[in-house]
Amino acid sequence: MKMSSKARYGLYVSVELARRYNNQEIVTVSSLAQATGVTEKYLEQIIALMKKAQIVVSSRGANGGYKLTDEPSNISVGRILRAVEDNLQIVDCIHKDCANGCNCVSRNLWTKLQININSYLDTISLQQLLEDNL
Amino acid sequence: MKMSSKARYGLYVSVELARRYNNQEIVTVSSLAQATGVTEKYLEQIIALMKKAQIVVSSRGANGGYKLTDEPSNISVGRILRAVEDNLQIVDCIHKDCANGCNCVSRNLWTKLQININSYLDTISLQQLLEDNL
DNA sequence: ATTAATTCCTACTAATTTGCTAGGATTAGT
DNA sequence: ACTAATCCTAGCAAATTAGTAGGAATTAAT
Repeated sequence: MKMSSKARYGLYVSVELARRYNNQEIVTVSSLAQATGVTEKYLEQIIALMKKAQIVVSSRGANGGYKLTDEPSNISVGRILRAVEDNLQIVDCIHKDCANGCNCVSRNLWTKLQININSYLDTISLQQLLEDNL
Repeated sequence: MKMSSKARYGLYVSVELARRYNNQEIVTVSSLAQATGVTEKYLEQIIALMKKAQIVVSSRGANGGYKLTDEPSNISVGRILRAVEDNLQIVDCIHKDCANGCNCVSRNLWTKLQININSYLDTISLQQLLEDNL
């Protein structure tokens, strides 16, 4: 039960964008790659997931790049992680059918644990993460 | 961030042992395999982890098998999962050195999330899981 | 003693997932 | 036109997971 590198890098990227959020600065993938030490090509894929979840907005072409769609204090860490980490689900059977017909004793446990994790992550904003004020 | 099959099967096994805990019944792997639908050979490996964590005790030879070391109400789900799921750690860098010298902004987040997950799982006993009383 | 039933140990393998590389199409500013 | 950027998607290598397999060790029953 590990967080993927996408989750880790997604947070790096978000923090970096949060730092530069003032004055509508538009940030390129290449500068994010420099700041985080991850390759551009890989970051492109990660930030694409964030765009799909409307956490960032992009502008294409020369002078293009990305910026957050909202203030760092209005974006939760849970939202970011769910965007890049395939919904952050600890077991598939919460939303899909499982071999046991979805009524095994564990199901309820997984569901509650999932709720627990999500609610915790939703209470923490990107701003708080940036200030390390958790 | 998924639970492994070992985590899922480990809980099945535990619930089955909890059901048969009354009167010191000793349960064989083969009957656990029948009850859970998992192969004997794979369950052997999983239950070995539980033995190592002193959740079950074994008796060898003919008429041998396994039983819980304590009442189901005294064994937490967290303890079981940590035994079979390699400490249930969401990121390595909480306990190991990471490339960023262990002081990245996310580190504190992971630590707190980890504590959150463990404390939740530790509040739930095998007895509660069995009764689906979470 | 022999046999049968069981745990215990450990090596191997197949399938899946993850992490990343790569190439090029598309878009927009100068 | 040229350049700097996002966008799209295919592929691949490494790691991990999930499971198979064989047989040694142990013990109860006959």
